[in-house]
Amino acid sequence: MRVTKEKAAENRERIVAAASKLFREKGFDAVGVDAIMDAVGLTHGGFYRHFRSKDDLAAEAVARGLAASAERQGSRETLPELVEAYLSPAHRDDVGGGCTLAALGCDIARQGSGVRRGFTEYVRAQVARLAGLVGGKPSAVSEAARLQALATLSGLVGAVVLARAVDDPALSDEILAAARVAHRTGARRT
Amino acid sequence: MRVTKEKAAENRERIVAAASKLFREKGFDAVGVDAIMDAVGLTHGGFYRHFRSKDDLAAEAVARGLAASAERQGSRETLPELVEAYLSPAHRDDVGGGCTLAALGCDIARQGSGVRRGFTEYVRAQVARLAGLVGGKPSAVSEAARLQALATLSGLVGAVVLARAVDDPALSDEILAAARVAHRTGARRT
DNA sequence: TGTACATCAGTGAACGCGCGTTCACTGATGTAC
DNA sequence: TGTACATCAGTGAACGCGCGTTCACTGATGTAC
Repeated sequence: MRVTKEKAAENRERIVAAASKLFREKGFDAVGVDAIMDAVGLTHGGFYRHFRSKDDLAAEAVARGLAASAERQGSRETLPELVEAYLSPAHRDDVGGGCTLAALGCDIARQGSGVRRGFTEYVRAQVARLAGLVGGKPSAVSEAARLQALATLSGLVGAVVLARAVDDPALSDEILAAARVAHRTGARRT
Repeated sequence: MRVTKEKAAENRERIVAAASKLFREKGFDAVGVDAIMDAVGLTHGGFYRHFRSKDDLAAEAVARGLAASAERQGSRETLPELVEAYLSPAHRDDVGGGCTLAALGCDIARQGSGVRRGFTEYVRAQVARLAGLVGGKPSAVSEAARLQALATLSGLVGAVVLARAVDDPALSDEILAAARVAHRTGARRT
């Protein structure tokens, strides 16, 4: 039965949101169209009224996840605050709601150009923002600050990936703690 | 037709090696049993004379990949040498032959206990080795050296993951260079 | 405003395909005598 | 050593299943008059 245009638009949004969460949790290939539609409370046949293919949805879902991350990071005022939140056990344990880089980073290298382009833009934006937090005013971001921002981003993402992959909770906590120490106050490290 | 025991054992080895490479290149779900057997020059039916299931092979292939990495890292005498090799464009571009952490890190968190246990052991071993290189004598590895080793490992893995996921070769090179600087290899950028 | 019709979001069955796995079979290897 | 038989790695067809996608259909929404 037909639904109102507003309801249809809302359903589309919910499909993207559910897909974004499920893809991060289980990976692209492990989540089927029917699982996504089930999560939204619809049947799988209606999927193609909203998207041309599952790949189309994947590109949109990744973009959505990155936009959500960007917004979340944007609300962190200082570098220590951002680092602390990113390297928290809560973030490690929230795969479906957490950073897309950490959840799907390895898989993104294998995705199509649409997904990768959006991803690259996000990395660029995050690096610019981090460089601003690291190096002082955004208007005068030095090359050194930019390099440090890239290294910090790598360190954060790598720590969460490892902390999630490892089997032992104590080692996992230790990985996060080590990264917190290494990136504390941003300006210096050994 | 039957083959010699030696040939059968060799074929088994080649299946594991091919799977290890293909899984790293394309991910677990994207590589079928027939693709693996094709790569070895056999037909898919014979697969189950060697392995109980595809999952069994996956666990063994990951273990193999980690063992190869451990051996490779073990041949690096100093930390700068190790860092330089790990963060080289050559390593970034060799997904199938490169580090299993960087290629499958995100996926490993979603794998079974067999895969994850082997992975955890590998991380532990690498951290111990890195801590030795970082902190001086292996016999007196301080907690600080251990934390720094964990942070270095995170930084290396994260940098390669990001460098591979990003669409723009220049940004990719920059990510590797930034990580090299951050981890003090002393090497000049070219 | 009310009425008649067109639209289309959603349903659920069905399709084709590829996957992991099984199986009867082959024939060279391995072994018992 | 040679012969006869058993073993089993590898073959290729087949199975069941789940996936992405399609489609005829439903019926409430949207719209033209």
